[in-house]
Amino acid sequence: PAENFAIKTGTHPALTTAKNIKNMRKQIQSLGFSYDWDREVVTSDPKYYKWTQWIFVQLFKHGLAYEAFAPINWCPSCKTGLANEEVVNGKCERCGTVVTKKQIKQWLVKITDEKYIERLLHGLDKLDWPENIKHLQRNWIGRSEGASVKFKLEKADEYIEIFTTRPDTLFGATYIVVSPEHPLVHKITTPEQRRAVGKYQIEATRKSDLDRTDLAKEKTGIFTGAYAINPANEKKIPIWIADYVLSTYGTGAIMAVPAHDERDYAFAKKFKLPITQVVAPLFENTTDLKVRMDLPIETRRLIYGIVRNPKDNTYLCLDWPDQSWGSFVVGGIEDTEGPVDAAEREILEETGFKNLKFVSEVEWQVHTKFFAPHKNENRYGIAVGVVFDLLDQRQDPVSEEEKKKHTVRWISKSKVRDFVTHRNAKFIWDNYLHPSAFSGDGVMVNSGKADGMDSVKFKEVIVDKLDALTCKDKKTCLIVHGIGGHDQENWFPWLKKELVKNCWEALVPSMPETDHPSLGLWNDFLKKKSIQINEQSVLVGHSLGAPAVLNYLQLTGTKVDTVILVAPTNPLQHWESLKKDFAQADWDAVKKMSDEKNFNWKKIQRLAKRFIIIHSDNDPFVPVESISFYKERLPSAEVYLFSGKKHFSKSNGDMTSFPEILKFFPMQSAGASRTVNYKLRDWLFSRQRYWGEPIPIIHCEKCGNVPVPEEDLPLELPKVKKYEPTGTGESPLASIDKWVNTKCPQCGNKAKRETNTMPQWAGSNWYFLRYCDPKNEKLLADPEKLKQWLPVDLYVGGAEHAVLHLLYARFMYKFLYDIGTVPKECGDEPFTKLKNQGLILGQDNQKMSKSRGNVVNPDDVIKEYGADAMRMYEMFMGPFEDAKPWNTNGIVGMSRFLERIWQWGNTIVSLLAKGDQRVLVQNEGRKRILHQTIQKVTEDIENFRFNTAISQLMIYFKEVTVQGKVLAAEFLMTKEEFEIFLKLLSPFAPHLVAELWEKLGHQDMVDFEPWPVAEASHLQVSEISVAVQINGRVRDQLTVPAEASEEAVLKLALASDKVQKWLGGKKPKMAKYIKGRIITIAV
RNA sequence: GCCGCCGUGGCGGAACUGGUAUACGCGACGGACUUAAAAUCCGUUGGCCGCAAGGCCGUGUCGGUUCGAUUCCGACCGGCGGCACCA
Repeated sequence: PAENFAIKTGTHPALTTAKNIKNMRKQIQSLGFSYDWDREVVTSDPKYYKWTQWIFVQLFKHGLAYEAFAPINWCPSCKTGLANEEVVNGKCERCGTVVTKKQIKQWLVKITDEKYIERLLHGLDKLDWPENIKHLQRNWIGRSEGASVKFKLEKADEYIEIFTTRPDTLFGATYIVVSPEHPLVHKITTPEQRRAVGKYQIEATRKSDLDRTDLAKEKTGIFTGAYAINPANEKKIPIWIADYVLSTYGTGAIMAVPAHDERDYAFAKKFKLPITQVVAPLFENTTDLKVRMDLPIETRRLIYGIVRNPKDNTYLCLDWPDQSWGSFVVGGIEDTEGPVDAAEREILEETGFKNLKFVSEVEWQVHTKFFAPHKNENRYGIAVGVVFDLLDQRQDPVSEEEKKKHTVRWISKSKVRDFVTHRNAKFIWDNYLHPSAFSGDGVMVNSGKADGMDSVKFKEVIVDKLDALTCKDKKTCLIVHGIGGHDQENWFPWLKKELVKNCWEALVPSMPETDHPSLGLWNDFLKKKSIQINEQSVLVGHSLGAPAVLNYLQLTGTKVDTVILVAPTNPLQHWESLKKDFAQADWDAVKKMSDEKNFNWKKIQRLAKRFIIIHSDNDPFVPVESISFYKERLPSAEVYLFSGKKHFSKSNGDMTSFPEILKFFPMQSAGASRTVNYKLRDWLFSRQRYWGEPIPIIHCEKCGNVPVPEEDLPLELPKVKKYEPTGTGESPLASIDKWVNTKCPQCGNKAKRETNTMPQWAGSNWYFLRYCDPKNEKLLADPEKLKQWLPVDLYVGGAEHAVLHLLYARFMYKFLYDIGTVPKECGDEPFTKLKNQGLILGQDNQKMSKSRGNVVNPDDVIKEYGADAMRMYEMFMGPFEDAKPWNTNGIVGMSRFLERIWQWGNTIVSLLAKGDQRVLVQNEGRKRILHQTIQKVTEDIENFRFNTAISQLMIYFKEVTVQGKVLAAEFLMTKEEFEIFLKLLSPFAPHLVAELWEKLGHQDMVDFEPWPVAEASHLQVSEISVAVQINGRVRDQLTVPAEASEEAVLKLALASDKVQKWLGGKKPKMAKYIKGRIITIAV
């Protein structure tokens, strides 16, 4: 805003900012807030932003700040990029212009980094923050668990990976949709479709987010011409492009399940794509039987209830009872049809129900009275039935009592679909309504072997068992380990899992089953498990498993597809070291198996179509030389030599970070795995504006992006005359050659400075750290000082910061904690307790805004009523955290109250000045109310209940001043009493109290006085007033001794005339005294 | 649409873990002071019936739990806020 204003008026933003700060400081001071101005910081001051830049450099060095060429929200009016958070309803938060998109190279901060995102989420649990704010943040982070599934393309050796939270509906995925920006689009589009697809892509980028996300709009999309294979049922499904799929969420691609997702449903309807239902709603128990009322009359009577009887697993079909139609009419048509007929029965049986029992209409009569349309046409009746007697085939009627339990509930039209009671009744589904998709849980149908399984359960198993459910002609992979078993613990299970996902039958004989890897005894293992190794199979041998695999091939003469030797050991070559390292091995067997004489290499070579040797030049156990041994003997083998420590960092077996190995397995289907996705996007950390902190990065052709050396910070903004946005998307800084051109700090060659600046948030998300040590020139802040102050005990701010500032600040703090800037003692959460002050609305109960003309200027209020009245009235208006409308009339009450205190105080002061030392005779009642007030005000302040604290001060003042006769000559308050009252008042009305305090002759300020303490001895009461309740109604008041026993009090109560009157001579059934509260009597 | 929060006099709002609903303030009405008005001070103020004593009804609606519900439970109605094609 400062920059916008500066551009408009032609003054430098530094000047306007300074002016605004001055003005704001004056306003704050005029309200009497006791801030420590010595610690004031200004985020646009180079002394401050030196450290913002320093933080950025650290983020960069830790790989958390990155440059990306990505579409950004672009405000055509402000000519600047906007963070997602700055876009409200598709419009620019600042100027209200509709936001479009632009491709610009951006700096982003990786707040979605694995290392932080879960901590940002779970860190909330232990914080003392308002629940709604925590909820908002969790929502914003938007964690959702699901599965990522790879769909193989029909014609290319490529996969499209999708994310879904409903893997259980995989069988119902009838097409795939990718976002227009998806990287595979150009690859998969067929020549015939290329033109149309290109056109659609261009249209999509032109569309603003507002257009794209307008839910009312019809779905748009285009077919790519390509197909993918649904790994569940191996069906060929088309791949479409549509902008209802967001490129920024998940993988930018979805499997569309139109039967169970509203968006997919709408899309499928429009483009006439197939809809397959795979989850059937089911009501396990009878109490939930619901009736769908939005079906056409002729359909409605068809079937309206299917209930599973858990006892014998039969299904009960409930036909619509004729009699019921008499009781209500929908759409003016009365039903005249009879019970289930043969045709209907057929439809039902088509749906896959095996054990159907039809319940006659007679048994249903009892329910009919519960069905009725609502007076509101959009609502439908739901019968909560008594089907348990139907399950039991009970004939006797339902008792009155039972009937009473059943009520008619009304639900909105849109919810009706959740209560669809037919199951897989395709006829109804296709021909009538199906107004939208059913997205609930139920029972699997049309899902191969999973049919009949609970969908929630299926969701759990499908990801792991994708193969077992679907894969035909499974390929077998036999993985043979070497000596030592590292591989078994580490990468074999990983490899096995990966293969299983891809429809492989992966076998890893464990040590006890084979005795020893090298013995080839896994022959027995194969026999035992009756596993067939055939031409489709792949054999993998690791280390000493490699010669074992070859031995097996030769002995059995089995032909296989591929043999993969991973870091194969040549035992003959390093016999001695092997013997030393693995003393327990059966060396005779190994020797026999791997004896050179046993191998007929030519024969072996014929048995596998393909030999692959994988090795690392960094394997501590298997020297690279052994590769040449195998390569010499198996000339057709392909050798892949990986280098680098990463593959073998833990042991000779840890290959989990070796995903390349998967390339050598032909995938017949695609895989699935559990994944987590987040709605949260990375933090856009650059703006194309002048007024911000320069991003301390230098672009060097040779070295790439190099941070400005820390000793050169701060990197100050150059003083310029023009700072209007260029409009091209570039920062105004880009046109200042003198500033842009520089030398690379690493190689000294010519280089260019980054010209984007940091956003406002950058500096204001860590200021509380700087408050601890605002003038430190060597460090961001002295760790000792941080230890002393942090974390922030209480953070008061507006709820509008719930997700922006508070999330970013938490991220920055966690980062600084991780790199040690924030000492460990401070913890990794910056704000222990958070309170949101409520917004003060305009008199019209609307947010204050210039355009509405309902703005109340505090300066004016202070001028008229004074700062104390203003402060106190704001506090008195209502609960601290609630929004409430301002009412200028109300402030006069507060003004009067303060006025009276002032008059009263002056009276006391003048009496004291006259030497009048009259002191009121000590009265227990006065003492009590004083101490009650001390107690209540103290407690209320601690709990942010300022409104009731002030109310108590008013009660006290009224009580102890003689009926408001302020100027009465009687001196009714001792100096001591008055001073205690002033102390209690001082946080609320500091100016008034300071003045009176001085008049009372004090040298020091009241602020340094200790806070009054309520003394228990003065709070005790000897007698209390207790109400007497007879049958729950208050009938009398009794004054009883505070410590009286129940017995004594009840005796007193029963002696009262009024009580006797209400008892009317009857004996009480029950009489109790809840001590100090109430006497209750029941007759 | 989804999620979250909230419904108490003419108004802002009190009522602690279920225990005398409407504290405190504003407004309104009546009175005192004043030639008059303002300011100040005193009193009344949930609704209905009643001369009165007193009674009945009352915390969005309906129902439940309880000796007793603004408070707890269920359903509904209304309002506010957040997110919004998040798969």
